[in-house]
Amino acid sequence: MVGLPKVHRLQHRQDFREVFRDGIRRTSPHLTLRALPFKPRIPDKEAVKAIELVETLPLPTRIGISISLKVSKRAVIRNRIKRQIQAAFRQLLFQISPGWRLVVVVQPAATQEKCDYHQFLQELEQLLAEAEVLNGHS
RNA sequence: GAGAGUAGGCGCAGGUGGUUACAGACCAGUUAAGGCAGAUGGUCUGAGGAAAGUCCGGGCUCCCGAAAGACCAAACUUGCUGGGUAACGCCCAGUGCGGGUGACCGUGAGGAAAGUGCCACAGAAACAUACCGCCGAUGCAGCAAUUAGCCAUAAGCUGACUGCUUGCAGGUAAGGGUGCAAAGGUGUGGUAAGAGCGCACCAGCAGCGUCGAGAGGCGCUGGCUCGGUAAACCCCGGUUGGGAGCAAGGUCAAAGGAACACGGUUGGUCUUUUACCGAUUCCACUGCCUAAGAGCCGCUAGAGGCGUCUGGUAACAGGCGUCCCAGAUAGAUAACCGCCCUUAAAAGUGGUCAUGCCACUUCUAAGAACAGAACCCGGCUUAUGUCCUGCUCUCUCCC
RNA sequence: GCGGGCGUAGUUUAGUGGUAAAACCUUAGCCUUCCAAGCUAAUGAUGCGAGUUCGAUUCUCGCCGCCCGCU
Repeated sequence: MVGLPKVHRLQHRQDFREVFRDGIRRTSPHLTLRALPFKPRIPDKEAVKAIELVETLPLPTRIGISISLKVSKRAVIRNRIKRQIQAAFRQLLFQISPGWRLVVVVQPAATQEKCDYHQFLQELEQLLAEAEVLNGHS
């Protein structure tokens, strides 16, 4: 079980807000996926330079995980679920088209049944396929 | 030996090596005028006993302008004694009371003869009284017997004495019943009946003596007695500048300086000041937006850890030596493997009177639980796996 | 991080030291040809644990759960 490097994580509140506002939505029994493709938000002057940047070195996929207190009041459990999802993403990372911003919302049911690493991996794969985020490499 | 229980632990929260992964610090080299950031490689480090609940106490920072003194007011409730501590509502040692066969445990432990309130139902009565009952000594009335006087006798009248308990005035609080609680308790004398009315013991109160640092302990004497509730109001004692909290606060960001008189500034009043604020005048300056960007600082060396010695019953204090040990910000610790260690179970060998116990060997299993730092400390409370030690009670066996 | 409020029958509310109340719901009976309505009766609760008190839903303390606010 391994974590995600910092480049591939959503780090700012602004990003989360935009994904929740404009992103497409797909759901599965235990997870909800919100996805938003890359869109330059830097105004006029910087825009040209930014587009050049994208062309030269493509933006990495950024992934955020949202898990509320209602899922479980115990921090240990929330952290474990987060790590499991991170590990699943790490396995799927090379299949995802670059430039997407993804947010996974964990449903309260995720604490209940036999929700382990493989369950999350399977659900994520299905969600990403539905959202057409995957490229043809697999 | 078994079972049950009780108290404590400055006991542990596996160790170590390796492969991947994440976070931080430092170093190297790369891009580069230089700096920051990023990527690459290397070294080191990386959660807890409760990190939790947020129930208390502090440090730190800002705001209420600051400081000192007197009186009053207000707020708070921590309230047996002595000690410890930076401080505490915490800790240690002791006292009283209560519980337990015991080891031990609990204790929100000032005042009820300053005052007010409440004490349902029941009961006569809940703080002052008298329902049933007992007595009826004393006084009055009634009835009966005896006797004395008046009278010739009887009857009658008057008086004395005794009895009745019939009644009233009255005495009493022993007994009954009610209740959580009924006017100190038990015994005995005493009395008309009773009563601390007298006496003995016990309990309580006051005074004296004595022991103790003190709470209090012990002893003697005295008078004879006073319900409970203050986690009801309250009184007394004690304490106190208040508020906000690291999302404090600073900084990235220009927002300044001078003058003198007036007015004002602690909850209130009074006093003082070199303090501060307002407004006024003069000079100078000022385009707008974004600070939730978790930018950078605060931000991790501290009432610090470990070892040892000294003092103290202990909490704890002091000396010396040694070590540096998380600093994230959508928020870092995980997965797998080898060896060692610990515990448990099974098998074998040896010791022993022993199917038990101890030691060794082999193999297997487990290392679980509660749970994740968010400015930092000291406590309390709650959650939780395992190990060790002291003590107590009961049963059984041996001497 | 800081602060506030509430837990009472299955549900919504009373009760603030002395047998825990009401409405709706549920069940049974009566009524009706049947149902509804109506009438009668029954079942059923103080979140948990200590303490104060003769006695606690009420007072005190500690937990647990739920809801809300501020930054």
